[in-house]
Amino acid sequence: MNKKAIITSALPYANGEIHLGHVASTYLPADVTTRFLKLNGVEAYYVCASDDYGTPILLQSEKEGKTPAEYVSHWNKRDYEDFTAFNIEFDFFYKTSSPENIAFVQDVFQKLNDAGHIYEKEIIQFYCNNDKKFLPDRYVKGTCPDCKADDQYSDLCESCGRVPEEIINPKCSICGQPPTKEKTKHYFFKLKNFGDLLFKWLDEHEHLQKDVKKYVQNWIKSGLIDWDITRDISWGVPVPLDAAEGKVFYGWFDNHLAYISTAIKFLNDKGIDGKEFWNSADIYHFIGKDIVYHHYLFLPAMRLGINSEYKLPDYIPTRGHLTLQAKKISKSRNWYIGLKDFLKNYRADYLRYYLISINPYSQDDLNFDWNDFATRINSELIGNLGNFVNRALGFTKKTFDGIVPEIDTFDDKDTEAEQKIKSLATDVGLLLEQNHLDRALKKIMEFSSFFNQYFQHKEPWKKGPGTANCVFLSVNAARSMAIALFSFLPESAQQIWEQLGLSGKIDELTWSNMSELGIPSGHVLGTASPLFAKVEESDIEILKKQLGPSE
RNA sequence: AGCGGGGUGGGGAAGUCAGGUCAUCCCGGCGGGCUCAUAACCCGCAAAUCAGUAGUUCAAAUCUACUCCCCGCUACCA
Repeated sequence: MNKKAIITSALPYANGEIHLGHVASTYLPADVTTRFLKLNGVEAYYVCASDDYGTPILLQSEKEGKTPAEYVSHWNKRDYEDFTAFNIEFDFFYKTSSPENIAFVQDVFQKLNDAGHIYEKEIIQFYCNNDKKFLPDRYVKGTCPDCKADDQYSDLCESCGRVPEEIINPKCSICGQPPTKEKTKHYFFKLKNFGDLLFKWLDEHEHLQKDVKKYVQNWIKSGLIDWDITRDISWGVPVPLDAAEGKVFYGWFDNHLAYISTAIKFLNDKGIDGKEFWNSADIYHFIGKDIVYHHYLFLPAMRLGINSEYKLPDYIPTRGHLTLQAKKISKSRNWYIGLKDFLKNYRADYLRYYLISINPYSQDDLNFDWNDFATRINSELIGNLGNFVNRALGFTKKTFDGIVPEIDTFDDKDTEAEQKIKSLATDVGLLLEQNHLDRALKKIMEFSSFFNQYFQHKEPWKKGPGTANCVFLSVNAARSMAIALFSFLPESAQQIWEQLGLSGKIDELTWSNMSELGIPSGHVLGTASPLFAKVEESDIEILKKQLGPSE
């Protein structure tokens, strides 16, 4: 395992609140991974930033009578608060509109330009005389020439799925007026130059997901298109050329560069040589499958274009999208659940548990279902794990006055239990290293289930000769669970720790500590109380109506 | 339209890349046990020709071909 790592997750676009879909695919998996790496002694930093630029933000801020800067600063703050409430622990959360990023983006552009990867081209684009704006693809709607469906985007018909050659009856999607066509000069990035290199990079990179790789390679085979990287709007990183007055970079040119500029700023401020650290660390970019193109093509191509001055990513864990009650999440149709709203009803760990347990390491979509949520929390998290911890600690309190008893010779069952503890760090660790967070969590649940069985079979309440061993091992198992669980459910893990009467914070420990019998005979436990309250069916029914969308 | 991913007991999923050790896990149903624990937990039973057809193989949920359904992505979006 590399002893250094930089973890990033897709940048939240600063024009709306964080919802369950965002955290499920990106922020939560990245947070769990970072915590895991840190416990393993890796110098890992999790950095992120709000994505501040672009036309949608400009339009929305105008609508709300704010400057774009005020508008994005509001969302930057709010997003960070929501993440923090969910125990997503960034080492640094910054913004793409930072002076550091602007300078960095302009510098990268200069280097790409000097290396001959940029060219100018005059294009004809729709222009709205009413709004006084050039209208990029999505801002023009009309009738699809292929299937005649109305109200389709000029760059994609959602009805037949084709990319229209020329849309019929174009209309400005802001004001509805027909736009005119105007000439404008844009800058293009020669993505075509990088097809072979990208293909090879994908081929040779063992850590990249196979399913995604295949997908992207097919795209390369069918031919890459040079990429229009500028826009005629006022809100963005200015193109640093005299001839480019009034032009800014397209959001996807600048935003992923903030991974680098943000990390460097954070590291330099800490007194670490940021560039050197970046280039010697494992780089992780956690993303959702919708931005595969940007992270598997644009981003590596740009880094290759500046001679890999900053190394390419080692891992791009890509996950599917969350559906809500089996339907696509959509803010505009109000079919989504805001993170903040959710956390008003249930603590972070419930959601963390549920989202990880349904989230495989693949591009497959996953589904949030209220009843499934209730069932999993009640029967798995509470019935299995919460119950075990509570019965083990409660029993020790009741029978041994909270003092862990002296042990005798282990019988076969005891030895088996001891083995489970000893192999836990490896069993769970291997899965986490492979990014299988869901399976790793399941392993911990299996461990807990084993100990419920063990406890049952040993029947310590009958006060037979095996009682002391059973209590000793059960209490130690609870300790192991706390450490293993910490990356997933930090709050609950720490709670178990305190109930065990242990001092300090789990994040000061080492991963392998979980496989030690760390609680000696004679240790005095803390106060045991149930860790989790049940999810009530009646509440779920109410929430379904409230948070869930009304059609 | 192109590309990608799926169809596994009543419901939801894992297992498929590296074929046998596999039919597993959770919910639900039925029957028992226990009483330390949040009506929890433990043991057992019923229920699946692993979408269909053909093939490869000593051996297929797993590999190949075709067919039928479902879903997602297509360069704004986690």
